[in-house]
Amino acid sequence: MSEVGIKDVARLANVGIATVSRVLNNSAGVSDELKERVLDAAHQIGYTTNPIARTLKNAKTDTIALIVTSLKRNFYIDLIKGVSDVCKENSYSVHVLESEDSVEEEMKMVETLVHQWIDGIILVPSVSRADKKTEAYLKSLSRLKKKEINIPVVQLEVPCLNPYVDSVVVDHDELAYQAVMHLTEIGRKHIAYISVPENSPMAQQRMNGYKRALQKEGLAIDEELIICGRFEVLEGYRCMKELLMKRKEIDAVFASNDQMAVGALYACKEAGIRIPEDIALIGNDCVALSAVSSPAISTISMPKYEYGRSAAELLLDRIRNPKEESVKGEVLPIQTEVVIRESTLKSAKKSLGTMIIE
Amino acid sequence: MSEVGIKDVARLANVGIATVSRVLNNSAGVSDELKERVLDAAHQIGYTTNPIARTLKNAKTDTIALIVTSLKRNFYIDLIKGVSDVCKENSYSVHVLESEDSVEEEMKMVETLVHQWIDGIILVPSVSRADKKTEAYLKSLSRLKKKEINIPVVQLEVPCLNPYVDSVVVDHDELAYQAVMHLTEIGRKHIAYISVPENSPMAQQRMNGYKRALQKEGLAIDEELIICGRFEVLEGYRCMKELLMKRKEIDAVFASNDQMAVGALYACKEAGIRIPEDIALIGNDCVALSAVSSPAISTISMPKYEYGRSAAELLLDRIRNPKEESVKGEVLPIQTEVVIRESTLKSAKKSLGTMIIE
DNA sequence: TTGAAAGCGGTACCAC
DNA sequence: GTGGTACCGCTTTCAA
Repeated sequence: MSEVGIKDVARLANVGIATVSRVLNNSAGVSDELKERVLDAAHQIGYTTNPIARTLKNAKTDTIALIVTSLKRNFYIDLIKGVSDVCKENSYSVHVLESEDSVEEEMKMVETLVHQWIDGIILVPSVSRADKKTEAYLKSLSRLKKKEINIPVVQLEVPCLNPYVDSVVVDHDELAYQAVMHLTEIGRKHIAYISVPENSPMAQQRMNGYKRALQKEGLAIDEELIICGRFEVLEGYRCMKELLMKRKEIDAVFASNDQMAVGALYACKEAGIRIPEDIALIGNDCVALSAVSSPAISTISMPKYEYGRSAAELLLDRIRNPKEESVKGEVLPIQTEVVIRESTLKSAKKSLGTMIIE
Repeated sequence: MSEVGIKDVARLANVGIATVSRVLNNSAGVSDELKERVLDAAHQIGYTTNPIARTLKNAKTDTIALIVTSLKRNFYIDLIKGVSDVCKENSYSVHVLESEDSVEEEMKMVETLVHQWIDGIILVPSVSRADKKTEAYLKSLSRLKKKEINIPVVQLEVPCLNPYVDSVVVDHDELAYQAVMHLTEIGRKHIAYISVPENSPMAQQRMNGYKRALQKEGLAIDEELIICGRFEVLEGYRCMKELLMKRKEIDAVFASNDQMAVGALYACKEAGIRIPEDIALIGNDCVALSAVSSPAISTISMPKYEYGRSAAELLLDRIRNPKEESVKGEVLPIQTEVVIRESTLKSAKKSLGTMIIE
């Protein structure tokens, strides 16, 4: 059970340590005879190279980190799978971490990871407003280093506040626009918006899209129909209740994600409001929850798994072919699409809608 | 940006390297004067010790791994949080990994982790039947080592097939018994069971509980009312459809988890079957999905977050105070509890039930 | 009390 | 082609 090292192999094969290393790393310049002897010996004593020692020497951990805001947000599960699969295919390990929407946590995590000589980071930032410290942190993201080696970062979901960082992003303006336009297309005129909290770039983009759609249709923007909450079922429930208490005319709701939409649906049922007859409802993310509620909830979908894959592929490419610090980051877009289900059916007949479950 | 090492500190503080190390590790036997000089110097050049080098020397990574079967199973999310929190409190990192219900994957993961000198492993095993290789693997679980140091393993959910491994387990027999008894208590007599696949210890225990309850109530056991599927919404949907196609009398269903229960509910709705009037339905896991479906689905709950915490605490304790290999593993039990919602309401009135969402 | 030096297990340069 | 050896950054023994 005691650890076998490269020395043991060298001794057994009766060659120098350097030769063993060459063979094991497929470096050229070793005679076939020695190569075979080394391989035999290594196999015989069950030698495998120690990744820690190798890391210390090479400053390469073959590990990347993926920081998401919360594992509770169903949306991320497929994305994580995409990242994991690409990493598995390329013999990288992945650390999955949750920042719990705290910038402080996120900063701490990044610091620790750099300290641990991580090879690269995929990051769904939880950044909201920019104080001095946050700004410095954002700038640092394009200059993370371990021993002169650059640690690339790929940012997800929201547009990058640091233009030198690569990113794969969703056009949240367009997403919200699509959702609201769908509601107007089925004839709704008083459209409420259950928004995300804080003044984050994502929130701003979505707000733009929401308002842009209303304006396009010549509908008034009523700030009272906009309400904020976190990405959770209960938050959607709370928001919807608050909306209803205002006793304003509402015939449609766009909820920021499916979990919130389900909560909103629940609040409506409690209040005896029919969906979609009285209020049409659309969510976002296209996760199982919205497909199995009744009525099934319309939503916005995007290729979550591929999203993860793209991010991982971009990151691994950067690890292998580092870019200059001063070069602008690449920005890959992810497309979104409206998925129509019962909650926004114009004729409001109780069909079962499309059952899209992932 | 170039890396600062212990040497730099030593040079600046004008002391030996050994002294710096002593100060940084709080070893006794350093004069106050030197201690201060070292601390100052370290602070000045922003030195932090390199965990990789330290690991190479100490064979301690301060990292544990948590292997679950699938992140898609909502049940694990809270459990992961429990593990993460304990680790955070104790300055450990956690690697979360998915085995995707494959023993091969699981074995590979464990091997890699050991190779990477992980300090400990928390494992939800995906073991089903025991061939030679699997058996050897299970035995090895109590003897994982890195350089003579034991790597403790804590197994979750199912009873341990290796008695020398510590575990935190659920009594699945009792869990199934509780579920079925609840269905009999509301007067149901033809109770179907949407079970988990394979001949795993968990499956066996649950089957026992299911049959035990039926026998207790003097109800016949009809193997045709038992059907197997994986822990996914669509699987529950498929299973329920198959059950219905048999055209047997069924007035209640126990589904192995809430995701399957929701799928089953969907299948019933499609078939025009009323829940709970025609068929009562109970799931298991108590995740958000079952609370927001309509009708809300009764389920079995357990303290998932605390479950994770207990496991992590047990593991960290083992890391710090290794037990003898030959000592039987500790077995901590987790309690379960029936959560009654609309899908098993006796009077079948459309109240909203208890909204338990986590 | 303090410091020099020998590893931990590899990699890679340099000389043969 | 091949082998010796310095070094990655830290901990710890041993001698002073």
